[in-house]
Amino acid sequence: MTIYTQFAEHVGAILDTLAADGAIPANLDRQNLAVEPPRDPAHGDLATNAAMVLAKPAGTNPRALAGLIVPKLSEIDGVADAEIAGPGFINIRLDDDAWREELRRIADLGADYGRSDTGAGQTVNVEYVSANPTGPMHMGHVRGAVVGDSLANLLEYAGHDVIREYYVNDAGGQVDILARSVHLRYLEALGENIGEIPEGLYPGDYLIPVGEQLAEEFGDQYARAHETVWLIRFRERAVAAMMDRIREDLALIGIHHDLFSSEAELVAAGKPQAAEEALRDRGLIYTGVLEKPKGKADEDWEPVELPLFRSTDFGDDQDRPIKKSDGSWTYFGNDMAYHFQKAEKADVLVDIWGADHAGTVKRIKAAVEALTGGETAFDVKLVQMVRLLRDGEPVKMSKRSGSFVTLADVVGEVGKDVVRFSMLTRKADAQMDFDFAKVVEASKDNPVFYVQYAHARISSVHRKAAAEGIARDEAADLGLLDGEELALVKRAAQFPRIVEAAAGAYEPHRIAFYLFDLAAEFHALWNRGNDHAEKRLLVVNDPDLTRARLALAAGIGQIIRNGLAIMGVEAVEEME
RNA sequence: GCGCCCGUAGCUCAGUCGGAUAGAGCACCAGAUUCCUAAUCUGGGGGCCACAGGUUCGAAUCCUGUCGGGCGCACCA
Repeated sequence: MTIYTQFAEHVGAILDTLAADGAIPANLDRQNLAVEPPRDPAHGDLATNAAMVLAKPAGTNPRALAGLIVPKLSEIDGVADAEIAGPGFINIRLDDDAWREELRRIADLGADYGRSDTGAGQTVNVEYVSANPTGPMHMGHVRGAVVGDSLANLLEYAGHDVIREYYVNDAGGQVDILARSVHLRYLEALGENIGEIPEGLYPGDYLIPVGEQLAEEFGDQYARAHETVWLIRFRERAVAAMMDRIREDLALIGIHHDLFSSEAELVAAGKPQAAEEALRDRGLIYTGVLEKPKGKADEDWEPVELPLFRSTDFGDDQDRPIKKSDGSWTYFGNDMAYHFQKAEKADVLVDIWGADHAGTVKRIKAAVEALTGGETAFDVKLVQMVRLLRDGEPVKMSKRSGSFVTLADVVGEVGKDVVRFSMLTRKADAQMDFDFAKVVEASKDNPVFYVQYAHARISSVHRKAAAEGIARDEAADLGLLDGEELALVKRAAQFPRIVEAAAGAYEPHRIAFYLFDLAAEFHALWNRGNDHAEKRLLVVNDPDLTRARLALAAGIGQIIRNGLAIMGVEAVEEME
């Protein structure tokens, strides 16, 4: 419960009273009613549009309706004053003591300040990363990984039960290629000269140890054998090795999934058939021929009859095949079954995908809607590409040659926290640059630094105060805090609201932007001390004042830690 | 040809289920400061929120269209 939801309830109660008195009609639609911080703090602490939204349906004008609400708001405990403004806004100003009380709440609730129950125990499945198990994590995967993991944290913080899931694509043609690539490395480990890795196989060195392991385990028994003999076994071993590697890589940025779901197991368990049956029952599968693609080179195209899902019934521009002409399942065929499976255990599904898969969103949404009868909420969050730069120059990445920038390299260079924070400094669907030089720069235009620095300053002032014999004290007289200091408390008090809004929109980046604003305001307060020594947080000859300011600083530090925890970033005690 | 995402200050970007005078950083201009709570600070200029219609008490935000950019478009994954 935030201050804003509290007052939303107050306003609701007032409207109930007015309705009961016959002053306004009962059952007015309060959908668009909001209690928010006004954009301009000069307007007060809280503002509501209640009178403007309800005036028309109530058959009156906004200012008149506001005139009925305002006196009742003024009576509420902690309200310093309420007034009608502009076209009919009601601005509410709280007593300073209400904000001092909020600062105490931050201290009392600690890591739980900002936690919300809006999720109401609803189970959300967040599927993210799901990189093909054919190699180590590289930078192309990182943004989706961080956005997904932070979103999972955020949703948990907002009261949801969260399942963090990774879909292992171990059934398609690319894992056969992996198996063949590993077989070659296996031969190499047995002492054969394999020469150049042929076009079409994975050339990366990371497969060498996998080949060695297999050579050690099986000797040369598969060296001359036909592919049909070893392919399945090699595929399993290779995928397992890659998944171990991927898990290690993810651990480097603090990511641990609850569940790894195998596409191969899904198929083996007959899930795609089950999904197909469910759709057939609804008449949503038919055999048909796809149209010739337009605007593309199509020399190889020939008409083929395939079982198609009527995704056009759900807004897709084309029906989609669920099986290939050889009878095996398409990626989509498996994927719809996979989402069906996820829906068994969750009320809400969220997928984090790279923007290059945007074209397939509609079909999978169509499938989920069809399979769950619209019962399961489902959203796909698209994450745009990251352009890697070094001092402004693009870093070339080519998966084909095997020379891509790995996650492990980048974490080794700039650290986990910088990687995670940086990935949240843009909204997910906007393209972003990641410049190795800029993300570690110690200056104000680097939000990673700026937020960490604020926390370090807070830690530092507590250390220095302790050295002066002034300890943090819960009984500090917060009455000594001035208006500028209370303004910072007001900013801090918005954190719970930011959490709820960010969780509702699936936008973890909002936490990062909020922390930057909070840090900036804290730094500004700190900087007052440059010109006026008596405005420093630590005033040695005034222990009472210092204790009040330490309490304020501690509250800000707590908010920063809570926000960074959602982002999966450690708060530092001092800068290096 | 079609679909998705995007278009906000010179640049990089925020912008709360539609709300009051559209914000931040960089850059620019003018001051402050040689301090160690300066890993700078204060102030200022700078906007047809791509364009045109529509919805409404109110639109950067929602709808339609146009223009511009990015991504994608067979049974690949």
